[in-house]
Amino acid sequence: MNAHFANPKAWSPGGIAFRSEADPVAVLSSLDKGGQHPTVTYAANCEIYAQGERASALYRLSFGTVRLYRLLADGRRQISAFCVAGEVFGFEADAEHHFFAEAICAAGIRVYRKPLDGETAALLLPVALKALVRAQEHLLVIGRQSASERVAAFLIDMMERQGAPPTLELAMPRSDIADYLGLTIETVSRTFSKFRERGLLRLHGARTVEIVKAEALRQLSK
Amino acid sequence: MNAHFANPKAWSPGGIAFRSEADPVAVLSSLDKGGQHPTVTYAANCEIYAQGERASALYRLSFGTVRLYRLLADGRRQISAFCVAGEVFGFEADAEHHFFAEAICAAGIRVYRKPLDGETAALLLPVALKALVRAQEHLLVIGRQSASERVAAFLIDMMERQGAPPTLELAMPRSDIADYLGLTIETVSRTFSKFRERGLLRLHGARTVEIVKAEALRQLSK
DNA sequence: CGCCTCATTGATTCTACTCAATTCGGGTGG
DNA sequence: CCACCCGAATTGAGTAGAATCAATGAGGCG
Repeated sequence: MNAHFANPKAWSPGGIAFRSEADPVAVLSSLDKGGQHPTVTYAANCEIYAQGERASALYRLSFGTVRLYRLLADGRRQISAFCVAGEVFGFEADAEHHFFAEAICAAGIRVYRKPLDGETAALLLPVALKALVRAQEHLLVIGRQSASERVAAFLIDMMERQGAPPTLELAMPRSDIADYLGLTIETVSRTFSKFRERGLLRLHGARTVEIVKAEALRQLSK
Repeated sequence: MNAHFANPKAWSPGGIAFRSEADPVAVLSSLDKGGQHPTVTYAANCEIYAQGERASALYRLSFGTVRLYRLLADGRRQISAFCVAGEVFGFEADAEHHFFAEAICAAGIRVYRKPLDGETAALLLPVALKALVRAQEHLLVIGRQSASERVAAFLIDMMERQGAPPTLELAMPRSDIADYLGLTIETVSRTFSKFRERGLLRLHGARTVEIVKAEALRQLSK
């Protein structure tokens, strides 16, 4: 897709940084080269891999939504990311998965079991760096923002990742939002209600959110 | 140093994952190849780079400690990581720095301004993946653990990164610990005091911590 | 020695959590 | 088509834990 990536020099014509957007499609192409790869369909709440399992594949989401999370011994859960169509996940720093991955709703996933060659590894770097920036930004949200700010940040993020439509389909239940934001489901629910009362959004069913005042939400989340 | 890295195939002899530890020394060697690179000494609290600046170098810490952080508009701060000697930082997903980097105490830093070639990029991937795992683990601490658990996790982490000595020198003030853990300095201080009263540690000056019951702290942090 | 910053401790407030009771909405079967 | 069911979501009341505000204490440096 993005020919820019075919030539490693194109990454950093003048500096150390990668000018291009992290491009999972390029990684896909690289992985696809010379072989077929299965597309697996997972039903809602199916586990894709578990913490501690041997990491032996990369995954690219064709459709659906996936949650990546970690657990404490007593069951407390932190969702570190939601993956949507087009995104690549499953890369790890060593031979083991450090997280759980589960389909939130029905999801089509292409699985790449080939060993990682140097070229693909290099293509993967921008994807990993993008994930790193995301995780670090999420740290700021969770570490330093109030419940309202967190929920606003979540809604804005989801909106932008879906191409900023006026009405937004959330694939995940409140419990996932809560575990993503470091809150409880009650606090998430109350915050949605507060936003509704303030006219910032309308709810058409619990998971269909019409964003009425995106700018106000964006301001809140900063 | 680590010849393992000289051959890209060695990364993943059988699977998709990187078997080796992320090895900044290998990255350093790769960067060093065919050129001199300046070592700069920064005084305490000096800025190394700022958010929004053009990312044009990689940095490797020879000695000292560095904080990487992000700010909200009103000044709230989240420290996403502390870097110690040997670690590489400053890689970004695009042409801009997304974070601030500051020396906490006097720090020697080797700066690599060379454009990133494919080989170095590939070597950098394990380092980036390690940073990603760290950030995601930190999300769990901040999102789902109590103040005591967070401080315990911080102490155990610092201890292990310094080679698990009985007495631990903290380079950073309470305000940095607080901004790293998503707490206030008062809460951090009270938690240290509580641990002292419980006999888990002794304080020899505010930044010198003798870990008395490491196992109890480790248990707390899980 | 004295100053200034950093750290500790105390009193109080407030946000988000916990526990509990409804209500809503999507799916199923009569 | 409607009634019912069940999990998910909402709402309410009370509480706990960390933040805030304020005062005091300790260490390092000129």
